[in-house]
Amino acid sequence: MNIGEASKASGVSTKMIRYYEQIKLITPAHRTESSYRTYGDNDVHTLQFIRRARDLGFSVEQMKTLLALWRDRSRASSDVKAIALEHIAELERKAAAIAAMTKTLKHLASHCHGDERPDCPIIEGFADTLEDSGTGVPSKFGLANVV
Amino acid sequence: MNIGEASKASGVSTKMIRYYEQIKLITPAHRTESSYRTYGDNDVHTLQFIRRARDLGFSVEQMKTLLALWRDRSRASSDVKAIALEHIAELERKAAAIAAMTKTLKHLASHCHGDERPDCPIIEGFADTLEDSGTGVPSKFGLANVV
DNA sequence: TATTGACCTTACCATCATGGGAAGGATTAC
DNA sequence: GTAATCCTTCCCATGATGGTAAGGTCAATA
Repeated sequence: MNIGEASKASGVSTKMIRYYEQIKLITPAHRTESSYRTYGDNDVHTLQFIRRARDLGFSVEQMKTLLALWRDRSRASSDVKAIALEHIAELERKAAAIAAMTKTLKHLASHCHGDERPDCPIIEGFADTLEDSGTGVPSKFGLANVV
Repeated sequence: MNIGEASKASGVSTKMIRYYEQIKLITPAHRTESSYRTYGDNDVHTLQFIRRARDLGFSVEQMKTLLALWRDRSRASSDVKAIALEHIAELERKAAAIAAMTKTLKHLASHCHGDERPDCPIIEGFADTLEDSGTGVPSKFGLANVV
């Protein structure tokens, strides 16, 4: 099948399929005489695998490892689990950062009248010192770059 | 003071200070005869404002608006609150997406032995069909692009 | 058969916020 | 006076994705 059909079947855009080939996440597709890429069921299966890993927030780099582990039938399940647990930890770190931001913002917003008057604790909070949101992230790193 | 001192005083890197000037988030700094940028207390105050807004996850575009509102003493507090609430909603959307990924991954990981044996429900879960994580996000959009 | 529309190809550019580094000039400290 | 530390601008890289343009291919239809 052509790249368009493979895209529909896998849920990965044609743009990304070509990109994944370019960065060697997937092996180069076979070509017809007129240079059209062609895909078989196996290829689509791989693309679906990638699609699902992406949906779970894995990076391309992690997916390279996961694909290698997928194809290696003799690898230990602990190898896979280690990557998953590491990724879970990263997701939880991001969640904590977002929760800290949300908490601070909600606190500020709750003290803002939200009417036509100009005084606003939100913007004053930006201009003055904000209380520690309690992530334990050293503030010199900020929070945004963690999300 | 020079850009280095302003950076230390505000917590914004010199790289970013120049960048913010370039994209017109801040007004061009005054220059010495030898083209060095110089900053006063007011400028540092603005940079601190930016730093705190960034730490709360606001985008540059949002910060442009926030800075304008900060300087406009006659604006309604509802204008500020609206931006804050919108941003809170976006943060909560991201948090939900991350929570959904975490939930799915933890579920898969909990069924993985994590030993030397090769069978692994995690990687099999990627290869086969994953159950709906329950975000209500149409799966054609994926989750990763939401985070 | 000729045309049309839907596909495919590559190549380049944009995003967003940030950092790295090079080449060269200015200032400061000793 | 020299060395170290600043500053300047300019260009490049990131990660994952989309857009667009210029051109080739294929299948169906008039």
